[in-house]
Amino acid sequence: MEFSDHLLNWYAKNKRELPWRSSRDPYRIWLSEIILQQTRVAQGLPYYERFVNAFPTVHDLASASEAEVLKLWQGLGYYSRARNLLATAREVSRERGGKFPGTYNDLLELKGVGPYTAAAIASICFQEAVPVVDGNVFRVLSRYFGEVTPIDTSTGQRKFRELAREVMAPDAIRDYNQAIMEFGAMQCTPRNPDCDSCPLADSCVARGTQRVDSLPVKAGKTAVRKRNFHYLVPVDKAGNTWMELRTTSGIWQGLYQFPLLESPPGSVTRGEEPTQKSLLAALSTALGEKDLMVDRLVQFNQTPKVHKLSHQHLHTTFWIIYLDHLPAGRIPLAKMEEKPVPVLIAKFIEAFKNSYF
DNA sequence: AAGCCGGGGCT
DNA sequence: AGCCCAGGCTT
Repeated sequence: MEFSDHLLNWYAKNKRELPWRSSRDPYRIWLSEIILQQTRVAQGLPYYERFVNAFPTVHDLASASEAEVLKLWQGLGYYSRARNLLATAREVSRERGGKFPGTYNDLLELKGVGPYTAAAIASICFQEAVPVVDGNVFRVLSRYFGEVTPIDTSTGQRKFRELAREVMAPDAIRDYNQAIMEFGAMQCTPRNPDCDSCPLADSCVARGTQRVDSLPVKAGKTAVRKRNFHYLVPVDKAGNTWMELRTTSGIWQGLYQFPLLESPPGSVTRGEEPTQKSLLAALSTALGEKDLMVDRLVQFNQTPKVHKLSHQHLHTTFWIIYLDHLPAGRIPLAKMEEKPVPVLIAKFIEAFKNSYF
């Protein structure tokens, strides 16, 4: 038996029942694939159910607002996925009569659909013989074939895509692609893979050469940037606050936040808190009002709250600024929760509610 | 080619 | 503390 046969047999016995597995509807497969990009099945599952319920068809999704989609997406991260999701739903609904492209090459034209996602949709929905290459596939192939080329280089990408094509099962591509991913997620895991019960153990190069724990090889290392955030939370005497939309490209684009003052790197470790004056000046600028008539300023958390992302550690302080009144654009405190916000802000709002009310 | 983009779970 | 996750886009 060859490589792909073992995987298909393993899959038949061990596959999980997942909601999108019972469908070949390109809308549902596309939706699940976008949600699962860089996301574990366990984390994405409730979001998939939420989106399918809220938007049963691509036309339903296409008619939603961006804030609505982002609110439903809140907490899942990589928010450009949600913005591209909406853009593609509108493209498919309005320009393509609700019909998704039917081939790998045409699927690539859609926003947010790259080589992996195009291959997944083309193979699962249309039985096109193209191999998926995701994190699981890199790991399974590098271990089984002992391929040591780093996966995060262009030559590595080419090499693994070529290898993936050579060993795929073109006549059972729909199951094969899901099989190799499921196998990587359940059996050939990044840490502590279950080699003892592995049907491929006898012929696995990494297993035979004691290299399981060192494959796949990655060249790059991610440097974590440290930043100091000071959120300015105004509260007026009528119980209003103020939130603004992040329109700049970069982190959390399209989400809402309180006015933000970022202090220079290292300033906090040197004991340099922003002065009260600079905090109020920043708020004044954000609100577009010169005289704020501030009553008092309260530091909500005494030690910075560290919010850890893959590539940034955000040392965050929230300041509650009580003032007489807020200009037009203010919102009632109770409406804070209707806005799509980063998890960091959502956690603050929850804590603030419990202390304020 | 390299950097950026989230949040959570596991070790 | 570090790694990884059913990757893709921007620079």
